[in-house]
Amino acid sequence: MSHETQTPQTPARAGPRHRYDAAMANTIEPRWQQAWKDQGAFTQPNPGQPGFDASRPKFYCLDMFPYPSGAGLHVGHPEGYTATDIICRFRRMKGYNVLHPMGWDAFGLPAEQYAIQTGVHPAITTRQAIDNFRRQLQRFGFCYDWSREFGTIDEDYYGWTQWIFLRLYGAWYDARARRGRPITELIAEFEAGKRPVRLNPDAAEYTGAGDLPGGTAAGEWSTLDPETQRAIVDSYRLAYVALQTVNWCPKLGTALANEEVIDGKSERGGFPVYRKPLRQWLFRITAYADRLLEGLGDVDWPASTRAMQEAWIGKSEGAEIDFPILDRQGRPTGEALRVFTTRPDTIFGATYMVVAPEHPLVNEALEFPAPETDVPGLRAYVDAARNRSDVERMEARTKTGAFTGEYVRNPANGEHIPVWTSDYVLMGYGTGAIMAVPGQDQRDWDFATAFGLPIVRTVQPPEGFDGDAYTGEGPAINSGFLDGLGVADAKRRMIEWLEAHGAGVSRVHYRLRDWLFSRQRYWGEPFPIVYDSAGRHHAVSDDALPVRLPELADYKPEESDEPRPLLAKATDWVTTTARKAGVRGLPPDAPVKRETNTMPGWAGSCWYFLRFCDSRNPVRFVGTDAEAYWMGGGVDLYIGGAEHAVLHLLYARFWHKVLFDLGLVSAEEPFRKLFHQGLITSFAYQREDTTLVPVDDVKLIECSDVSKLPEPDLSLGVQPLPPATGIAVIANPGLSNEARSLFEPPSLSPLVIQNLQKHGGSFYFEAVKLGDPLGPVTTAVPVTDRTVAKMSKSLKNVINPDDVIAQYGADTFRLYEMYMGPLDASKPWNPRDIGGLFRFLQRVWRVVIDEDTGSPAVADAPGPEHDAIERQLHRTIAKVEQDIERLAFNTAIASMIELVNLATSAREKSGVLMTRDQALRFCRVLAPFAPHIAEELWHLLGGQGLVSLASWPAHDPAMLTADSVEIPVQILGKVRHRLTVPADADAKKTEAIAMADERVLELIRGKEIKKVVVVPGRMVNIVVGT
RNA sequence: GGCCCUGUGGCGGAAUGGCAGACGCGGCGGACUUAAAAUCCGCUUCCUCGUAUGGGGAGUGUGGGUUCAAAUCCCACCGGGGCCA
Repeated sequence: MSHETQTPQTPARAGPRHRYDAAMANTIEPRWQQAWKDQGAFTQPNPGQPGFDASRPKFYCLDMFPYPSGAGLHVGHPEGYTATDIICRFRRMKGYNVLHPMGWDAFGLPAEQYAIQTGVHPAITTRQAIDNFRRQLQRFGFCYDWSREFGTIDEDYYGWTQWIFLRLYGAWYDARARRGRPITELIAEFEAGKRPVRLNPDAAEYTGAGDLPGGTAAGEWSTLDPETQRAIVDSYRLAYVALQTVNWCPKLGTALANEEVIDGKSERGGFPVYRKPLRQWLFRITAYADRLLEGLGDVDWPASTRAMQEAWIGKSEGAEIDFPILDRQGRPTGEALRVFTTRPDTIFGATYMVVAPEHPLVNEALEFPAPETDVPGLRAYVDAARNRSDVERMEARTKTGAFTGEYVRNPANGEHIPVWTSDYVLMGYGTGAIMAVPGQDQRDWDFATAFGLPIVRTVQPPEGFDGDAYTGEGPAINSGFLDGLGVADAKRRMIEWLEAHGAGVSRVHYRLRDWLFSRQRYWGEPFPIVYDSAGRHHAVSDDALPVRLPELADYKPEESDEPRPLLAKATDWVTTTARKAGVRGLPPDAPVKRETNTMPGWAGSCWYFLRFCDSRNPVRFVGTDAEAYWMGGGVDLYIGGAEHAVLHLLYARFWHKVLFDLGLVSAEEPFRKLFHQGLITSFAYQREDTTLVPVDDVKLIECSDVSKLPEPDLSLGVQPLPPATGIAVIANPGLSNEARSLFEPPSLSPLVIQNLQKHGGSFYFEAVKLGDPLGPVTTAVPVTDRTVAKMSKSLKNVINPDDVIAQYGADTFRLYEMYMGPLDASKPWNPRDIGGLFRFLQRVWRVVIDEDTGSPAVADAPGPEHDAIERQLHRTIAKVEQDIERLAFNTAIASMIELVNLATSAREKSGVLMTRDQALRFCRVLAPFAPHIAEELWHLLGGQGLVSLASWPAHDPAMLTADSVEIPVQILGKVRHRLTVPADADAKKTEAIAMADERVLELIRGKEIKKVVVVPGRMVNIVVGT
């Protein structure tokens, strides 16, 4: 698709000598890129550096950190990058100090996989990919300050990544103060007796007694043995080690994220995956759940992204309630079934309990069955449930389940209620058990109905409610002391009651889990951590950073049932001493082993925007002045894809908040304004069954006028295409609009269409290809719908930016992507439309340059004949400015097209040339969008210096309106007439003009005028009686 | 199933309460040309009256509503997309 369908094909050297064509674009563009580089045009000094102008406002504009894949840029990259480039260029012209950096997120699994495939070390392939990305980006003429470039794989950078990890390792979250603090302050508080000495009660990795080496009982800090002290401190750290069940894939030799596991098999390769406990590093991000939630109120982000983060954090407030388990005689056993509910107010309607099939209580019922337990039935049910995925279990329409034979006591009303098991309750959510309240929960209602369980309403539904479960607001009923209270009051009252009776506690539940930070692969940042001979972890001291990634000849993961991180192969590196590793607090010769997990791909992208502020700083991760200046109030604009809406943005915010709490950065939220560019899709074709067809299998046929084509040579024979691949599309004036829409795409070669027939939504015809004696003759081809799909290798509809630039130049490419539609909308790539933008630039050129001589063809002295252009120029300047501010580049470009069209037709019709001054001002407006041609024209027209560094042209608001305007006159809201009125006419005057108009009088003759609505300068609406 | 976004000519889209369809693509016609390409000029939502520098009607997924006025705001439904379950 990328190589043959573009129209029009631009001849390298056709037409006048000095015409703007692909060859010229590809000549002048690299030239100006070199000029910008030579002059350091976009190098932005920091505060305190020579050339820094403190009087200017700052603008920090960030692109999402690209992962340099071997495949190079795809067309989605330059979409966001062109947008930020335009804004940065515009802001620079408006007098801002602009920080617009670029770098590489270069650690990660794909590079490693690629290395394994090719046998080339990832360090080499990654550097090659970076070089290719840089070359491609520079070819677009983006105004990055390349002096700030770095990659996450640079030792200088990942040393600081490790340094930040150690800050998290050395910090804890003070829930009372609601902020992170150094761990030394926690120890000091323990020592001073200012804080009860105990394990962190909010630590997810501890489940109860037995977690402490010396038992749970703590006492005075000084009386505790060092191991107990250590365990207590570790339970508070924001970075901690815990045994975590992971998805272990022996064949791939790594743990997989949940998203990478489908139906118990690896997404890549389809290898079996096992749940296996593994010692892992985690971040205590859950401690920051509330802060991360609150921070969303302070940022200018898309509502959908804020909503997704909120949903991901998933805060729900409610109660944890214990339902005492009863023995065979109905007496409490002393044990309880614990549930979490967001609706404690409905507890009087809890008529049964449901536990997940994996719940321990089910096993207990199977081992020690109660009289009512149907052991074979229960066992069969549990076995069946195990083989269903969570999604299947949640989606099931008909509720299934089995009675366990057990009973518990409802603490609110003392009633004995049965415990059922059903797969609509998941072990992974909450406690794996629920109190079922069919009156107020539809799923519980469905289950109760299916199994004949009692239903009690505890919230009064409104009059006329005829649904099943009622989840809305209303007074409590059948609820003892809660009766009459609204939902919120009843919740509060019930929690008070539960707490007073020791039956439950108020509880906030988060969906967010602590962040698993270990990977078993090679290509990532090593942890700055070692283990002593007793297996205790120790931090590498700051001055021993970076901990370098060891060279590894064999970085293939080994197939193993036992997780073994790749770095374990680097035995010389792993086994070392405290001195060599730079660890204090151990004897220098103490043998230590390095941590062999590596950090995940997220690590480097959590703080790169900070390093950009001061990327060459040798002594600090970012200089304080530079950070305070550029990050003041957060990044001013961050543009990137919505696929990072949750994880990257959440992780980066978390790190940033910790750094903020520790006083290391100045802004609490890193990204003040966020914007997502839309996906660029591609047209595709689908068969009748809506499956997609690779574009190479699609014959694009255009046949605008069958009669103009010679008769086909049918002696070539008629060969059917295989129906599975054959698709044909034609454009034929004889077709209905409906058919035409199917036949929209452009042509590859002319064909004669015969015997067009329609059968049930599909078109069938014979197509005969002309001019190619060997060419196939297609026939009886099913025509399908055109649709829109993601670009993908398998559909062969991927566009390579290099090809497009070669054919049209970077300026056209930039304009096309910005002109496709709103930046945040997903839109299809249509090669045919590119030519429109290319022709626009040709007209721009032609309107100020004589194509034969290459010299400017402009007027030197303005005259009255220039007024119309002048007026339109002011309008365009104002419109472009306004549209850039709202990221509406498509309409900004439309306005420039209008100006150029006006200037073109003025020249054609009356020989009026733009003045040099007008042309120079237009160059400045064009410069952010198509910077190369703007520089070239600016230069040819005699502009001083670089147009990229010129100031933005001023516009006169008085020039934006004409002297008179034509406005519609509506009668009862329907446009019936048009009037020309002075532009400054007020409502009264406009009404007077309207009511005096002959045609208006005629229209309202004999009718009663009830009201006249006038919007000055816009319209008049006369409301008449009928 | 829940939540969010979205639906406008042959196509991409513009208009965020005030002239629906800016601008581009495609198409049609014209000028230039031996001819074509390129360029330039004009037309291009649909229906209708029938040649006027015009008039009428319909129209922004469907059906209701609010308003002097709705593509735009509200309700319900239908289709497409995303996120969650």
